[in-house]
Amino acid sequence: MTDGRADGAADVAAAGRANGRARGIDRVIALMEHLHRLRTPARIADIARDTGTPRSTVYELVNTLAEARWLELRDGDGAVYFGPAMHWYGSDYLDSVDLIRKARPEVTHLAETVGETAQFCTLEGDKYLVVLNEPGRRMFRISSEIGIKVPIPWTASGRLLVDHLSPDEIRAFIPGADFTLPDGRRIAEDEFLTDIARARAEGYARTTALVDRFTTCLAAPVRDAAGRCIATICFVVPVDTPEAEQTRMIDTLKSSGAKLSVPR
Amino acid sequence: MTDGRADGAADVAAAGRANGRARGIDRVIALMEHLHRLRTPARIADIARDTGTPRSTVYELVNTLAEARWLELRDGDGAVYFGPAMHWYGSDYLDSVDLIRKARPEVTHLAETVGETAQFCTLEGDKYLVVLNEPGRRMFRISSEIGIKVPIPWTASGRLLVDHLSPDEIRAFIPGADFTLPDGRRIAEDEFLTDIARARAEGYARTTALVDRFTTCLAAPVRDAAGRCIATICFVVPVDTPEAEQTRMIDTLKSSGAKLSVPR
DNA sequence: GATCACAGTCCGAAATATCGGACAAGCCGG
DNA sequence: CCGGCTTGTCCGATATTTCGGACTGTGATC
Repeated sequence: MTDGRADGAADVAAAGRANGRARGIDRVIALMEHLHRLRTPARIADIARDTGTPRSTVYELVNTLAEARWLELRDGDGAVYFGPAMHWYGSDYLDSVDLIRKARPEVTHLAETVGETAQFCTLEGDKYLVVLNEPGRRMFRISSEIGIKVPIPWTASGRLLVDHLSPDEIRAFIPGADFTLPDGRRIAEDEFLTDIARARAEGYARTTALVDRFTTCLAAPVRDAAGRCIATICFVVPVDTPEAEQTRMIDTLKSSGAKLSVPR
Repeated sequence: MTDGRADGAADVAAAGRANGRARGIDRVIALMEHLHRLRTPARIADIARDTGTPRSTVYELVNTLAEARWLELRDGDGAVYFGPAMHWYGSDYLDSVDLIRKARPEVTHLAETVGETAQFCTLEGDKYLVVLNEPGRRMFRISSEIGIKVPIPWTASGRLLVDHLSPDEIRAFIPGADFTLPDGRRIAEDEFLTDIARARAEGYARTTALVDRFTTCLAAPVRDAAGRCIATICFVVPVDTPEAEQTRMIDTLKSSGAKLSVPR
């Protein structure tokens, strides 16, 4: 009879229930999610403030977690961040999921041979999520962050990942706010739907200058036995990449995607 | 190493205090460590038994953790294992440690170009630890498990990682039991010390048929500003790899190791 | 269909972990 | 040298979480 506290979005209010006292485990979850959002070490006092956890509680928990190697004290200045245990458990997870285990060498091979950033992506709820990311050889690496959720319409992969839904289902599935880009521009819904249909027909998706003005994304689907797109494999390249090269990359992606797909 | 030595006698004591009641967070830590030791999904009832946690408590915690994506229900048969959040946090950790971030492309590049399993290793307490592992292209992949601690004398890297210690310090540092190999053979301490001196002099270490009869390990040091070996980069290859090839690999490793080392 | 083993839920009681706030120590600027 | 600010430790009270055990549902075995 757990009440539906589905959210998880808020920062301060998220952890502490209305009045005050919370379970240690809930505070720990809030702490880790906070660090993940920050993507940089944080000082204990700041964690306490930003997660709404009492200071003494944070000290107590951090000690426990540091001992277990879940967290690590950094820089000697009392900042904390994730510890090696997270890497161990994370590797166990990657190895345990069949599709990811197969996708890994594929992604590294693409990045290594083509020299551009390659990624493996899925849906997580109604958001797009980078699962694997292998940076290319460029000086200024273009790469997304693993485990950060992004609105579906912002990405090429997103256009493939919803291609099993009808237009109405898609509109219902994707939150309206997600059609607004970081710079305030808005993606037209009907254009988005056209993109999806084209991507489905041609077996790949391409977006240009969406999230930022300098990158193009090329994506190919990974499909399950029912033909549904359950993941994508993609390149992130500069917008000025010559068309011929892009075409070559798309072919490469398509064959990688097909290799990872279950034959129908 | 095919034998996953699942230590069935997981310590009931480790988690709970003498009498009975324990903090949720301690239960969770025990649960995660247990899954990591198993390296395979476990059913809730088994987790309860093996970690000495009350059944109702495990159900409660697993629900909470599954909601946070720390754990995942598998197979529909009620087994649980690590969830994607561990991967997200683990990636954050890898990105946050300078040396590891630099080592990663190096290791993948070695594995990709040479085609043999490449690893990046450090010490964790008085044990040897695989931090990065990139499998090679062989049909029967030889590879160790990330986050599993191994006695120092069992490995080539171990011989480099303690080379800043005097013979007496080494003997004090490494537990006596660690000189016994999985098959019961015992490594002679003076031979081990000789190996270390030679490895230090020649700038690489090699061990053959130690942990199992079919593999050779080649390792080169990564040194800090003080010249101390803080990590190693290594190949795991079949024993019958021709000497000329091994020599070439050693040179490759040495240059990778040097690249990651701080110039003195 | 009776019996058993196992998976999962539920509930009240009591042991205790969380929390607030007090306190010591360090640092800084004036 | 003093006041203000921050970091970290400590302690007692009580609101809460853990735990034991009863209970239901399901599937297998005989």
